[in-house]
Amino acid sequence: MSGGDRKRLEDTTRYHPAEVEARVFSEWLEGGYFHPAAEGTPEENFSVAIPPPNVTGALHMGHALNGSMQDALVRMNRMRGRNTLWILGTDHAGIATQAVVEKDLRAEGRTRQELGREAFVERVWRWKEEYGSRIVEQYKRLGASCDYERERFTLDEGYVKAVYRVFKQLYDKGYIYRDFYMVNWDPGSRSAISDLEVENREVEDALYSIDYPVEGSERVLTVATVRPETMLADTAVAVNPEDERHADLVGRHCLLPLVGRRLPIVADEHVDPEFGTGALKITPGHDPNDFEIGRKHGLEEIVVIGPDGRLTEQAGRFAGLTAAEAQRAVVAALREEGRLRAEEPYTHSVPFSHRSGERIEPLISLQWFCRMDELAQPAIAAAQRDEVRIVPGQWKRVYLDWMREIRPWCVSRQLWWGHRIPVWYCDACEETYVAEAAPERCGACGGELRQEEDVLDTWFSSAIWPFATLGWPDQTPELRAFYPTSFLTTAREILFLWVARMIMTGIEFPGAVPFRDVYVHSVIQARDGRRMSKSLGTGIDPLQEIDVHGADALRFGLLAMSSTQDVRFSDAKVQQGSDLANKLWNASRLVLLNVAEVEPAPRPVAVEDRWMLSRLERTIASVTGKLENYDFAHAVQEAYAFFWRDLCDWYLEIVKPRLYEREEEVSATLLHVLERVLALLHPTMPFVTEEIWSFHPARRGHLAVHPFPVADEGLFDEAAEAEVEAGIGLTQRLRAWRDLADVPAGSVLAAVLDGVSPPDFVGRLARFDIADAMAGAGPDPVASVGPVRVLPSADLDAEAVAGRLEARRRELDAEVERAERKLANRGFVAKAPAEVVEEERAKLTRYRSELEELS
RNA sequence: GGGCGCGUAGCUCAGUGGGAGAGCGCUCGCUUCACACGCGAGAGGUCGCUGGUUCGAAACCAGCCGCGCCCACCA
Repeated sequence: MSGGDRKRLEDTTRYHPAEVEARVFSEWLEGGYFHPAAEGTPEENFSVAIPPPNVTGALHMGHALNGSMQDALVRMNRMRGRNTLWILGTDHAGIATQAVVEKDLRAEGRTRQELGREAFVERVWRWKEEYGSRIVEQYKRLGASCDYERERFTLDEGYVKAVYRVFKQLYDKGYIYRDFYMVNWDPGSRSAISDLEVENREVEDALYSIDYPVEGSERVLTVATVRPETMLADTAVAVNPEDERHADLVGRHCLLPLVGRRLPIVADEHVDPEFGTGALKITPGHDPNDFEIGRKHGLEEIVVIGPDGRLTEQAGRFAGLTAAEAQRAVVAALREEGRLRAEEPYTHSVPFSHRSGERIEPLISLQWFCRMDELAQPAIAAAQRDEVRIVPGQWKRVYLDWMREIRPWCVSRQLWWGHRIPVWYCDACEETYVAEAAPERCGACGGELRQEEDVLDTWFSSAIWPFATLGWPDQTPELRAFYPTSFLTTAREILFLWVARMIMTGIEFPGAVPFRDVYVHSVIQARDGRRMSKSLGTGIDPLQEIDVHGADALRFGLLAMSSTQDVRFSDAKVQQGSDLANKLWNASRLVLLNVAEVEPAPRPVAVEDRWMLSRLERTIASVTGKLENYDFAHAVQEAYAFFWRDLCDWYLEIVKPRLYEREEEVSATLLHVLERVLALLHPTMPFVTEEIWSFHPARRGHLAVHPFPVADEGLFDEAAEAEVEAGIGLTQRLRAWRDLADVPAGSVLAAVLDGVSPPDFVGRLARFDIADAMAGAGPDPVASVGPVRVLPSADLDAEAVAGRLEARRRELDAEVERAERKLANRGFVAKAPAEVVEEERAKLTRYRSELEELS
């Protein structure tokens, strides 16, 4: 260690992450450790594709948690010497990004329509160039060891090529088709969205009952609806075929109030005879159920609500009104005509757009769809055969249930920002061309071609992320070396939206599942248990946490609080991480500033050395196993407990005298232990461990590429563990005894030993001067703690000692009674495993003998 | 309507058949030469309720109460 380094270590009594992290990160980048050569096979390599954040996004707690988990495994495998690639990139996020830029435009008093498509898209690109790298920089703050030199974007030239190839192939297979169909229309983004982007919310509406007169009769059929304005698009009335009340009406017609259209009365079992009067108005153009019924009965499909959420020309005198205005107007008109029979409050669930938050307007429109059944089959089989392992296991069933019920996917979006659908139409002869590149002219008539206006759903391009980022469809070295990837971590909310689709496309295109494991992690909620969300104002900014506590602290905290169930964000866990970083720093100072100049090596001379080495190796085995099984919370908490309790509280305190004497054996052992602890913790706390490592005399290169420790079972030592644990137990009992007997903290009490001698450290750490029992002479002990007989002294308050003895006696009485009762139970003795009974007997013996000592 | 999960110390959470745990908070004592973001010692819980299985239940089973999430086309 240089003089400067020594001075810095001596002077810096607290770890300051802010002074370390940026410097250390740039060293890693300069080292090129995160940029592997495209060599080797996927089996021997390790690769992960990051869930691509939106280019519009800022790092939120979900990214931070997800990133901490991925980085832990990525770093561990890199340290194991595997060629490791963590693919980084961003998602163009069609709706979100377009919305952001449109908002900017509006602030300037302009619209995208005024600008025109080309100029608008140009403008979004400029926005992306300026702000799109923000989230990438934020991942660096977290310490994420992604390959920043291979950053990808879903609208990269190469990526677009992959998207078009996929579209074309699915079209050629007949999976992709265009159809007039019922879609979820989002008036907010003025686009169709998929079923998965819709969320249902409970809403209080009014339920209106409306009389529809039966043609050529005095009778009326009363229908109930929460959306009276859609009656303008009614094309039938349905009753249940079993419903005798209306049986004679089937085949006749109703007259639609306000409009006058003749509506056939049809029979359909979908109608619940128990609900209302048992008659259902059928609006195939604006209700998903009615759409199904309409197609079944060949009913006319009328659309009265347009893409802007306003009534169309089809709505006659109501044209131009918004849906809400139209509802009031229709209700008023019905009331005037005496057709409104009832209006009552009604709570039901209503679809809302997950993108814009607006209420979904179901309507029929011309869209592109992808049939999913065929793609789903092999993806179901892959999960069933555990070729893709979904952990925790309960999510496998959720995945399978959804896949088995999978429905066609509406892939077209009425946006400008995205992959423009690679379809060209000839207006002259109505030919359609699907191609990866624009055809020159119509092959049939030579006419001009016009490209489809719509773009693809953002998730269509994310669905091919793991292989499109590696250069597919070209057989690139990257694809050969790193596909399939090793695992995926994800929040469950995108299990269907993203994960399932990647599995389907992975099998269909490169021909292999895209990752071996899918780890579905928990959700970190706000401190009060609500969702963290920008709109609720409940979000906690990970960057601010990093500013205050450091990236290591946040990473530790997130991993420690994560588990299989959702948890509230815990400031205490982040603080625990911060405390741990500081403790690592200080414990390392103690070692590094005091050791002799020796090579690190396990050189045990005392039982506590063997104990420490045994505990270290066991911890390495256990923590490693937990990381490999995605049990991050227990992994980091176990590492914490080992380091803090075993290493700092006990081992360092025990060996301090030897360390201060510069004993070579303990110096070598301590350097060895420190090296392994730093390496073990590096995947979860990379900055502080790398920084400390820079002071370690054995350092040859960065810790980021230092070998990850492999547990040496040869150092496991049960006997040493038992002996030292007993010594620790005795030390604690002696300290407790002192405390409760009101002994001054600093005083050293005299004692003699009677029985098996404990490890040497006990007397020093408990502040007892323990001599071997001398035959005969000497004062009578005032108390016994295990084999230690406490001798009288000026620092001992007789009354306090007596009180302490009495308290201990009561404790032992209770224990003896409990054990006796248990052993008196014949069922226990007969049926419990022998070792359990034996253990109980041993305890009883111990308690009785201690009680005897006290009396 | 179906499915999944949760209810353990003041708070946030571990713990899946053999004597209730962690971190934070709280109390008491320590400027002990790595760290006061520290050290030592404590207090604090009839493990949501009721039954059952078992020699033994926080854990397994059933029912109930409370809470959360996902899926679902009943107006």
